[in-house]
Amino acid sequence: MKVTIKDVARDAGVSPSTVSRVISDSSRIGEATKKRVRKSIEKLGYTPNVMARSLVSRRSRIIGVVMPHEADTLFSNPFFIQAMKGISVAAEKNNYHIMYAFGRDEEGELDAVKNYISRNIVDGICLLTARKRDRCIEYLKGEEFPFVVIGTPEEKTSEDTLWVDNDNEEAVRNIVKLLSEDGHKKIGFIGAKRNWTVSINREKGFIEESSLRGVETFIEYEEDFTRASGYSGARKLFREPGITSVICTDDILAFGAQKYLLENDGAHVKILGFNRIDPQGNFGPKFSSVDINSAGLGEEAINLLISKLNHTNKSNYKIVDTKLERIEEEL
Amino acid sequence: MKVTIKDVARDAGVSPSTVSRVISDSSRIGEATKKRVRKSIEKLGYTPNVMARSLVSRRSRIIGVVMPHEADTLFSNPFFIQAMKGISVAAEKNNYHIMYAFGRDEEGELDAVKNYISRNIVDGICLLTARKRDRCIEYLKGEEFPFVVIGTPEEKTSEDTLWVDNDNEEAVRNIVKLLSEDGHKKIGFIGAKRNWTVSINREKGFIEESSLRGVETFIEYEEDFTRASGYSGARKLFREPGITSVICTDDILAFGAQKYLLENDGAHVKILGFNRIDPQGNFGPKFSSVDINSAGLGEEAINLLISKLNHTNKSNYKIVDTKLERIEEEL
DNA sequence: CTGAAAGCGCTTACAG
DNA sequence: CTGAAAGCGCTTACAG
Repeated sequence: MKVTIKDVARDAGVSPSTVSRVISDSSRIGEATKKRVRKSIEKLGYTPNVMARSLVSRRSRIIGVVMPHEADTLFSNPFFIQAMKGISVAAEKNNYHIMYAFGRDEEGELDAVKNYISRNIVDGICLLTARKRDRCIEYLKGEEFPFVVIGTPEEKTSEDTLWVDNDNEEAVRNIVKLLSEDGHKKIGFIGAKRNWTVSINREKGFIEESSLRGVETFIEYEEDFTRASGYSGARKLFREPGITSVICTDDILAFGAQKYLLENDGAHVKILGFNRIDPQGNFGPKFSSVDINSAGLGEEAINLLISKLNHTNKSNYKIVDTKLERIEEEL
Repeated sequence: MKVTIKDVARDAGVSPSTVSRVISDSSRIGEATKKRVRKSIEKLGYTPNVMARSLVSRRSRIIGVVMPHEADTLFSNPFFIQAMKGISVAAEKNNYHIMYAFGRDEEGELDAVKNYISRNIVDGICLLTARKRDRCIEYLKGEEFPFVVIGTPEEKTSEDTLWVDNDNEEAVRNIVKLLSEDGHKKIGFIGAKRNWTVSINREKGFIEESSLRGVETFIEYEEDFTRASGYSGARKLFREPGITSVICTDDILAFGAQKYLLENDGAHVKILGFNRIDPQGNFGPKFSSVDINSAGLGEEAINLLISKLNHTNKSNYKIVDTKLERIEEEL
């Protein structure tokens, strides 16, 4: 039989109320009593029943994470799994648990959100991506349910929406700066999903820093983050002669662009990617890539959400640093 | 304010007990009453509080999934994410929720298991991998806590351990059969983690089917599932001349082997991999690979566990079919 | 500093 | 066929 708070109380010769207060380390309990109770807890191997605790405290200490349905195909991209790891670490530190839901489409994601909320299962929700006119975000706002988004939400203005993201503008500015100092005068840019906020911010950094430094810019957008997109983007981009480097908003695009370049006398062109994807079976030379610190994004998202739940949050957003990783050739 | 069972009872003019019985569709409630109560539920938008329900039923309807700590590095491999998807699907169908824990090492995994159990948080646990002398498995067995393993556990003999896996022996037999019929007389095999049951079973199928068909076998084992291992395994393997095909126990190894072959006049050698990894940045030609149906493994694991929890399980294991995918060259 | 009592929102024998 | 009552294992005003 499971040991309950009553068993501990009996063993320590106190009331269940006192045991409860010792557990929450209430200042109103005498040190001697605390010590005695703790000994009983230890001895009996007591651990509180979270269900009972949740029922009365109305806090489950569970956070629901909704995986975007595109995740399925995006899983060549290690972002999600690393974000999950970060989420898990932060949750554990704060003594929270994590629940994941995979929607099969946007409707399914919304259903997961509704389900979480209506059944009182989670204290807060974490979304792994911010879409334009995101239905989950809109629903959560309407319900005034605590949530956090990884990525910059459309209406950054609303102070009540929690979010974490990289400073994507700054990250690209930094790359342009390095390239420019390195003598590059004509730089290309290949992106996908032009209407995602992340794309918009990266392009902005690209254009502004380039103009500041007198660098000529050439931009191509494709539909999806695939190798094929990178390849065809590069084909279009390099009709323009003299481009000596290309920034791709994802390593997957960069793989495709690299293939095009290797096939078309472009081996000298410097490639820069985003998201540091281990190229596994990639037979081409490696290229530098911006590490967006996916785990950090997940971790900070949860920290932000929990501080909101505790009403101790100072800010409604958090910027996670990126790091340009320059990679040398290796097997 | 959240609507509770009392509100519904009042609205429908019955007692809370009756509402509860309607929800569980007890046969002892009159149809007319049921209809009335259901209307009230609908009208008030009532959803039961899972915490309260769990407290009394002593079932949380939550399953804890422990991610192996190696997952971090193995995440170039889509197995885990797809298994998670399958797990999620099966859970949802059965009205269960899933909780994930990431241990930082084997100790951390064990802590997660202990934590899940002692706090009465989950009804059962799913492990995503079976190690030799697996501490989590041993602990769970000792506690007699319901759990399921994806992968064949060391002691298959114990009828009380639930597991799901592919028929790895059969999968390799099938490949050898096809190769042999195709005229291959000398076949290589590159594996990693020789002491994993999955390796042992694949090698067994390889050796036995080859001997049956008079095929000469050449085997190399490396430490880890990396490209570098595949590359060096191939280098050793192909000291032997005349090998016309090579079976790699993972696509990652196959990528490395392929690189070696392309660099050493081995483009004609037929490569077969496992786990169908999208080669993303892979610039070499594609090769055939065995789809182990990771999502199916996850789904069946959860089904098995849930039927165990309901005491309706017939068997303690389930074999999930594999499928050899032959891939044509494409971008 | 500590305890008795009420209550969180359900379910389930027990009665009728 | 339905209801009143007890109880799941906690927490937290309220009293002292």
